[in-house]
Amino acid sequence: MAQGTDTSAARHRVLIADDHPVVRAGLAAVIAQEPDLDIVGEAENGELAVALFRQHQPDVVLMDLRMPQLGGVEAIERITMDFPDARILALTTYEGDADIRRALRAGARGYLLKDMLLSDVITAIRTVLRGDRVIPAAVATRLAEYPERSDLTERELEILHLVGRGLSNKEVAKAIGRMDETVKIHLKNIFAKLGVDDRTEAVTVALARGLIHLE
Amino acid sequence: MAQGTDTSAARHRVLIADDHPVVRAGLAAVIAQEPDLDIVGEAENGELAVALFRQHQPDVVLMDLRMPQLGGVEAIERITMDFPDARILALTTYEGDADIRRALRAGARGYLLKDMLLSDVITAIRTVLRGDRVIPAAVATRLAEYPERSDLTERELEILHLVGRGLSNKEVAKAIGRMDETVKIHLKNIFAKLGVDDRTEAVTVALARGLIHLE
DNA sequence: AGCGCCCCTCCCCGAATGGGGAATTGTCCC
DNA sequence: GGGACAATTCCCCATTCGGGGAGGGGCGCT
Repeated sequence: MAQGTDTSAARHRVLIADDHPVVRAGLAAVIAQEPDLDIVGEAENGELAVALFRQHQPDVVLMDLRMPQLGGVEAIERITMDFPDARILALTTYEGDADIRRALRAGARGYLLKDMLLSDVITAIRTVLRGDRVIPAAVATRLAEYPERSDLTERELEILHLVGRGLSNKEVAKAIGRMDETVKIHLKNIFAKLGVDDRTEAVTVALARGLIHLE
Repeated sequence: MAQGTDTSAARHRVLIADDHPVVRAGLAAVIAQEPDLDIVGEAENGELAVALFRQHQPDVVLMDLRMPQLGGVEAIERITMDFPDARILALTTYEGDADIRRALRAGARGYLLKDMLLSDVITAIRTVLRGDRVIPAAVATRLAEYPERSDLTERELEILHLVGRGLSNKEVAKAIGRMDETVKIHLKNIFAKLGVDDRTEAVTVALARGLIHLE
């Protein structure tokens, strides 16, 4: 129990991080209906999420991954660095397997999709509070679609990004200060990893998987 | 104050269409707080949105554009075809200027972004109820970034989509049953319209502007 | 030390790409 | 009828792209 005449089970403190006010309002409304869950803070970016975590040390965090200032993955990394037992649940729209992997690697205890039912979100929160992990079947399926091995190196991502901006091999080479043969080899390796055989498909596959982003 | 001894102004009936339960909950929570606004229905796809509009004929609709079954733009078209005076407000995340233009062309009275403040969403709803249009400065700015003339034809979109899937000119030609010289000319026209000079950038620019989508 | 991996350089070569110009058909609008 | 434009086919040609092979240096892990 807790303070005073509280007859309910232990109350759990929830922190929400999402840059969309509408989404924060929706999560807040749903969580407020649960007698054992309290919202202790709402963050609209990663920086604020980290600060509010330090301040309140909530029992669970619902973390969006695409946020301005500081991304959700980076926020998770910073939090788990200081609080390895932090229970963080990533909650985003599906935008490729890359984000899921990065979030879980950074220490997230689960990964939810925004098109899930609200009842499933609540269930997931309780599961994480219990100390368990949460990977919905829908998410697990998508992870299984791609071999874990298809990660691109920093250099490869850099080159692929420039290729997506329309640079030729020669222009990419100049941009990164290397010979254009080097760029060609990198692209060949990228094609092999992504299972494609031309630069355009490499870019679209990488975008679909969330390995690179536009802008 | 409610029914019976209603001293408030006329109550307005709102329909929400969004495929994310969390977003619907957020909008519902915010709208429920306004004494003059009532939610008369929630749709999770375009089909349902059209059906619920026919049934309730609400005073205003908040319409997400990316939904399964039937997209928001198509839903707007169907509704305004039968109800030219329907007040529909598109409310989505920004995913290129194409969606905005299509929504407004289909008859939307305004276009809101999901990262807007809740107070601005409420204000926009009231503005549309008054019969006025709502285009936030942030949206107008993005529209102005691109010339209206850069629309692609059906054929061009079809080709660009196939190119994005990694098909060569020859493969595209076979896929659409035309000579590959034809494909080359189409691509040349596409480049000119989009202001790029290679296929990869054409695809990424089209994706960024929402002219084509992955899958 | 050995292995794997990342990163870089250089060679050859056939196929694909992009830019130029010129032309026909059809449609829709004025 | 004229103008604009979408869609189609054809020509030539320089450049780029992608696949092949053959290396070397560095770093981390075992």
